[in-house]
Amino acid sequence: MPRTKQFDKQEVLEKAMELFWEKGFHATSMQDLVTHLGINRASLYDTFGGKEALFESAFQLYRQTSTKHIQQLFKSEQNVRQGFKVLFEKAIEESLNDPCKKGCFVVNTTTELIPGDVKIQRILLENKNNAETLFADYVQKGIANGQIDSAKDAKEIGLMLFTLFNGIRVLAKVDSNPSKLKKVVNLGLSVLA
Amino acid sequence: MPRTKQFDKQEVLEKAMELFWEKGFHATSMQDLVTHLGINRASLYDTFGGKEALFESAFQLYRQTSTKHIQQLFKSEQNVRQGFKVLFEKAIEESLNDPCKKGCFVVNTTTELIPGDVKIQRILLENKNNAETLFADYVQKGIANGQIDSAKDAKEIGLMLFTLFNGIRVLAKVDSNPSKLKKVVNLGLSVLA
DNA sequence: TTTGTATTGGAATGATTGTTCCAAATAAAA
DNA sequence: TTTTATTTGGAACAATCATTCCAATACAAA
Repeated sequence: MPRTKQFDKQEVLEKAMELFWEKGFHATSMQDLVTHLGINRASLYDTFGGKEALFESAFQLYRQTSTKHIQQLFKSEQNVRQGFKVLFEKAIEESLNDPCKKGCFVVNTTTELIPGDVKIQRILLENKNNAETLFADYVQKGIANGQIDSAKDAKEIGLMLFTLFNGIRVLAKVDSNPSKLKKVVNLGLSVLA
Repeated sequence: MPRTKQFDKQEVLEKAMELFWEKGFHATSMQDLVTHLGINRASLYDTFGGKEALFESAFQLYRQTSTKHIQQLFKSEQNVRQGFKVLFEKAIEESLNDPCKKGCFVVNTTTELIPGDVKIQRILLENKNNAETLFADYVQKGIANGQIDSAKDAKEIGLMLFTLFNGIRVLAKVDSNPSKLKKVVNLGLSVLA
């Protein structure tokens, strides 16, 4: 006697992610969401709880997706310097190709909701620590297989590259000039040499 | 017969700057401003026009102030590497000491109001170009006086350091661990050596 | 003191905010 | 077809939003 779901929760969540990503938490209204998600207002509350809960779910989806992409890239690309280069240049081109200039959802959320939202702040801290480790482990992999000088500090370099990555995500919103930013990437990656 | 101003426009603007800086444009209400600025609602509209105009004035004040600080630092510090180091570490300690974790008003505004606000976008692009030039000229100064290898590209290095600077402003909001970030600074400044 | 302006408190505006509720419609299982 | 659960449109809610207006007050120049 139970019915099957009429709409795909994941699809709806992806649309919510796009909206929050583009406009941020405060500038996105429930009316915006109801208009664009394709489901009813009541269903929205039934399924996701409310605006805050929906935002957190959408944000979590973004983090999972982008983390997975980076993990796959780092796993498939054996040349560590090349792996970072692809990651950075992908971010630059993503910003160039996106007419919305949404930038990075994590960076946007960091600057919009800190201070004020302690729950999000905890998530962001955890996310930063994960990314930091991900970067550092990849550098360590390069050291282990002899691509990178073993005298280098993997954690230090990992955090430095992650910092540069965040800076690129900010600047690409203002001026997505690919050639200039790609030179920045090359210069930044010189810490690996 | 004309009267003298009862309140200091500059003081009021500074308080508005603090509020917008901490909470952003959308999360700051006119009621917030009326409550904290110390002047009447009607006077606020008379003097500054409205929320958007007030934000732009407050934002302009921030840009002027911080640009002036950087210019002074670069002018007084003859050792270029040391100048950048002081600038970066000052930003880190500023974030550490600020319980509000307001971060950088320019970075916050970039990620909040792009896309959407074309007027602000133009201001931000101009600001980025100015900062880029400021950084590059300082690097060039180091090349001119022999502190930095003349084979280096001042513009490239300037933009790279500015990018790293923006990244630090983002990460310092999430986790203002001074020692780790200072290592990042040292590593980033190795592009000058 | 008179005059003219700056500033005030507070009400009022209309629009939008997030959220809740409900009867009607819909659709898949029994 | 009947049953049961999902989804819908739309109204209603109280709260807040940015903005405007006005009569009363405060204050400095004439």
